Amino acid sequence: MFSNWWKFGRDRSTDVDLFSDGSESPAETLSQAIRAAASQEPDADGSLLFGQLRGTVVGLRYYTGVVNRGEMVGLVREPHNPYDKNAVMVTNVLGRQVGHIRKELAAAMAHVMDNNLAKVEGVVYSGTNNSFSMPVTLSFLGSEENRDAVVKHMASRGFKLDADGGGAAGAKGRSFGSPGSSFSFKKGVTIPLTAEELKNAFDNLFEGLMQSKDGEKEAAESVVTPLLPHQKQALSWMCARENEDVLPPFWEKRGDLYYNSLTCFSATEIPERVRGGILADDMGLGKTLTTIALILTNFHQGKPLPVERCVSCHHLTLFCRTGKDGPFSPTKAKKKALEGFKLQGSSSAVISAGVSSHCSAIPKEDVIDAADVVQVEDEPQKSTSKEKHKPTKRKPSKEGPLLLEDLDFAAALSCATSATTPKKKTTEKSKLKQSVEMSVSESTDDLSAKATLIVCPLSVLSNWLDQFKQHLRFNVKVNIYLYYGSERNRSKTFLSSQDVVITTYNVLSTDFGSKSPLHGINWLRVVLDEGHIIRNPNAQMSKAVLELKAQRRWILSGTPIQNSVKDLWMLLAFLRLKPFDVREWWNRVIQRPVIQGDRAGLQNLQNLVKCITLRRTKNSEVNGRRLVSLPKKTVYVEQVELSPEERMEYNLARFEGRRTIGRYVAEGSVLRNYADVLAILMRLRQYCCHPDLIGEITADLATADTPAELRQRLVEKMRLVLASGSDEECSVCLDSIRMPVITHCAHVYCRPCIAQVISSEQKARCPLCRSEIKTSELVEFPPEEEMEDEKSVNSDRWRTSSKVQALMRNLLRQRAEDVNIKCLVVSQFTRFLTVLQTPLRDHGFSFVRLDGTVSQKKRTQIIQEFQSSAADSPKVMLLSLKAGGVGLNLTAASRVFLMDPAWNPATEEQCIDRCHRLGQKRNVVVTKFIVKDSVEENMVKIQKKKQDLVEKAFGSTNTDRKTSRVNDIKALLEM
DNA sequence: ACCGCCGGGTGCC
DNA sequence: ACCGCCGGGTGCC
Repeated sequence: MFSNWWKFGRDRSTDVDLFSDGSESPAETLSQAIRAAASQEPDADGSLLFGQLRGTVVGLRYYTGVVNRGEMVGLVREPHNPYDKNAVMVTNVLGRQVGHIRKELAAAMAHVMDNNLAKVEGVVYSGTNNSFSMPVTLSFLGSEENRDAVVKHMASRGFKLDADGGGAAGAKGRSFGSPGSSFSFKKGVTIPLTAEELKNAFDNLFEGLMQSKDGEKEAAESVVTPLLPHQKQALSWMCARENEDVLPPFWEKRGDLYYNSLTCFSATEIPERVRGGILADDMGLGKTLTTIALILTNFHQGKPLPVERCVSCHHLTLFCRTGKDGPFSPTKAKKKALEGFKLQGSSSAVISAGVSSHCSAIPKEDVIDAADVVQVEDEPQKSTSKEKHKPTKRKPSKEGPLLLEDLDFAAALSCATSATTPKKKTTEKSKLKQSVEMSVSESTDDLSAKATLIVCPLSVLSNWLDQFKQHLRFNVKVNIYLYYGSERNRSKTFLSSQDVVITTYNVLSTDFGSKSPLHGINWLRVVLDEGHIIRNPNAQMSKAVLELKAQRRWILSGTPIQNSVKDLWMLLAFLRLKPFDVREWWNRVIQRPVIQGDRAGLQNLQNLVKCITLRRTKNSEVNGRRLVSLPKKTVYVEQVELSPEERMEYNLARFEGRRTIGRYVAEGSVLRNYADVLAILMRLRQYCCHPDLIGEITADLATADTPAELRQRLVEKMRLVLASGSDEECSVCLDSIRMPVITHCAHVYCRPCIAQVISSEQKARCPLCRSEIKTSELVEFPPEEEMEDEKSVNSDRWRTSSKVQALMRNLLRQRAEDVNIKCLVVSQFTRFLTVLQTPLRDHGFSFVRLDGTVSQKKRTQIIQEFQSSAADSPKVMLLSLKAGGVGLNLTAASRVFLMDPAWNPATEEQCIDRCHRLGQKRNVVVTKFIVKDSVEENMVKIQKKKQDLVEKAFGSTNTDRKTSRVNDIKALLEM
């Protein structure tokens, strides 16, 4: 990385064609190079401060980067500096070079930095009284094992690392979160956040970010779908973010200067605006429509996108020319896109040939593409500094200080004006190029940019086309090009003349490796759909996305962060939110403080996010009204009577269970034998559904000889409980278990929950039974994919049950009433789903099945099949309660049968919400089957109690929970 | 004068 | 840099 940018900067003067060299990362500017370099560095989490020392930044007068009192500076190794391979460059927050670390110190630091023994951070606490050098306080941070080596090495070169923050007198009294934060690891400044608080804060980070509550904007006339109030608000907000001169977060105007309150950076020039942001509305609130409206409504300076109208054309015109074919219909385009790629290999030649001939006809230097223009803001500050510094005659006067802003630009200019350029170019051409660059650089609004690029996952590509078609007025002609498939038109001229270009993350990153036309275009706007996809900054996809050139950038995402601050960096980097697009500053100012539990850091993060994000959930309200109204939902509970035989069997099992559990209660060992208790309860619950659900869990614990054997059997029981699909609860988070693991003592928890328990204590104990637990002894579930399959239920000797009959009665009645109604049949027990297949087949129901064992690929296929409105599409879906995440969209169904109660009422709710959500056109009817006089009835009572508890905002302690658990169990068996 | 002293040029890495 | 260093100019006072 370092070598790349340096090489770029220096070699540009002799090699103009660098852009065409695919092997080089086309770093555009110095700040990009730094960003790239910084993002390669490992995360600085948990770094220890080894010590600090005072160094000197020299050579200030050669660079225009300014640093103010208290400001942080960047330190970048320059291994290819021709004067000193140990050179360490100093930059300011904006990535402008400030100077170098004095060579003696740089020599010592180089070893530490190159071997990654420590991260070195610099803060300039005091100003300087001259314009040649200034003091800098360097902090060395790293992991404990490197401390000694670093301290010794520095000492051997005569640099003593001062543990007390050598010379950082100016830092005293600084609040955490300001530049002093680097040194505030010393603790005691504030009470750090607990892990739980932190988690909550994250979960809520994106909540309630309703901005501009009053502003509403109507979409341009070409959008035919009327926007809902919240969509008009979003449009208003998005237009404002694109058009208005709002300072980025933490920047404020102080007199004539712009000041960043987090980094203490101030500048005379206005910081680059972030034109865009994150639209993080819940799924279904119409992010796509709002974005389409934005594209149509806000072209340049708030004017709508100029569109052609035709009297006759009756559908959206898509210029999806992929070689031989002319324009074709959206459906065809979609089909093509989706089949795409492999099939059409041969005809791609047509396109590429066309493009290359076009290119070869014109010498490269002559093609002045907007994309090749390097944007440089020209500001008065530079000219003043120029006068002050009295440029020496060594510098060609034409270049001026402007050059020094940006090595790349400098190189480009010096190349253009140099008489000794190896490449033969006439001065005319050079001047032309130069003048174009200059003229563009003067205006902030580049009018040459026209097209919006939408990058999305393949799965929603067709949705975009559909939505454009659906929401645009019929006679409006918008040029949309689907950049996908092997025949895609790679001509930059063609692409940049479109109104909209849609592509996928995959295509973008595939192209990125070689000459990518998408990266050579100056886009008006880039929209990342499902933007959370790019949260891993090391992924090729993410890199490809970061290098796109655009004036406005948007991220659409229903789930902007999954669970960590780290995920956010990528989003901010894409938005080019200065200075956090450089990983180093992000780490220093936000990530590290937040991870270490610093409240100010979290506050900063929250502010940051608030400024650039709009998020509403489907529960959000506008003027006291829901954003979108859903069809009605009615929940019925249908009591099921067991047949006399079933009742007999059930009572027998219940009697046995009560005896066993009664013994545990008497011994006070309920929690120690929890797995057995759960197994007993589960057996009863299974009886309520169907007798054949009961597996071979009869291993008698009483016959276990050794404690080890007992433990083994308990663990085994727990495995079976989980394998049956039962939705168990984690006693740490009190929620349904995610990523279950079984402890040595046969209790089950979410892996992250128990991991936290273990890491937070020296000698970790099981929250339920206080046995000692170790990470190494946790049993993963499922250890191997051995979920039940159809074989285990013998269909030859299939028998019915009261609950099966109850369901079938309902289904048949439903079919008689309206054949088109689709049903979800939900059970926790996958084996029950298998049992249900037989009567469904017998009665001629076409159905699909979705459970946890279905692969992701198959899953989409099944859902598509079910969601289809075709006459022969399946009418019933057998769904395991835990299958699929919250995102699952099953709006084709409007009838839900919950076959068995879950411990956690929220899980049931979630399941119902899969069809009772946006897009649901019918009223939703839910039926819960509950067996009368059974453990199920008692479960419902406990569910209610739990709901109350949640509503009262749980103030229960762990012991409360445990006793209530024992009480629950007693209540379940009416003991 | 193979020195000292003066003062201009110069100065990161 | 209101420094240090270099190297040319200069040379009693």
